Amino acid sequence: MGRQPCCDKVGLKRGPWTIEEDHKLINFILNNGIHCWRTVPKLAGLLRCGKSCRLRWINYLRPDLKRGGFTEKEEDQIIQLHSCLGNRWSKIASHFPGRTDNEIKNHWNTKIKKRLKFLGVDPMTLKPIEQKEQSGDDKNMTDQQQKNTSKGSEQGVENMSLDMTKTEGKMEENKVMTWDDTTDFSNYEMLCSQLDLGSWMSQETKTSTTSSYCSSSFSLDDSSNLSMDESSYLQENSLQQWVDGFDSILPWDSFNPLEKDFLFLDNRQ
DNA sequence: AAAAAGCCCAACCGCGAAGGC
DNA sequence: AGCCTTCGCGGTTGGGCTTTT
Repeated sequence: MGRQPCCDKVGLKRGPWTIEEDHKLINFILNNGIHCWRTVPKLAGLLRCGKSCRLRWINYLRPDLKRGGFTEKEEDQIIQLHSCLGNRWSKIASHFPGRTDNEIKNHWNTKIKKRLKFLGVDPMTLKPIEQKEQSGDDKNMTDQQQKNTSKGSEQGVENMSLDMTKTEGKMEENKVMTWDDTTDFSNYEMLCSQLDLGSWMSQETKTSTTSSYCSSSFSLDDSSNLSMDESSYLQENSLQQWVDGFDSILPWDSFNPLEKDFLFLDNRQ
């Protein structure tokens, strides 16, 4: 016998969430908090499993989510953290308030990984890819990538990780580099300097009290757990406090379609 | 203009960990 | 101690959108 499913899936809805479902879930959580995900869909009147509700809330509906693309600095941080933590996306995400592990994972898989490969750097180790491996990888490259590589085209360059226009700005001012298939990235330090990870690291240690990313004393367990924090807020029924706390940083504009669901908060005051 | 290919990301799946009984 | 339930994580998928041919 295999493991029992997390929920009775008969009659449960799957696939993309509708606005109406989002409204129900938001209303329920803001009114009642989260005590047990399994009971959330029932109590909220949703034909979803608890797992699906949790995912939807964490990855999309949480009011403190930061929307929009990743900044250059964030990308640098992700690369650095990934080199330390590997695919522990939740740990990595804990260093980015407002970002989800899923979002970071997707960004890594769709953008950063490809770009690092393009630069001849192994995304997993941040070390130069052996020529053999590289040629092996080339076999797996898409036609488009091959085209980009072979012609060192404007487009290929544009598509490269960390956006070369950004990266160039970070390079030593007197070094003018051209990015084409002849560029040698076998020097790892060189890449790091291009990414300006060093200066970022020093900045971070100055500005962040929780950052000790890659030092020998780095602890995998020291990250603050956002979801736990949120959950404890909710469990204390400090709804208003929770909302107020986020109020100053919320991208509420992006929540326009859901606006009316939050009106009840004003009415309470 | 239409078809094909590629890209992106929300959502799902399955597993392990944690906690309660 | 062992079983069961729930949660959280990481890997993967599928479909919509965009770009290319």
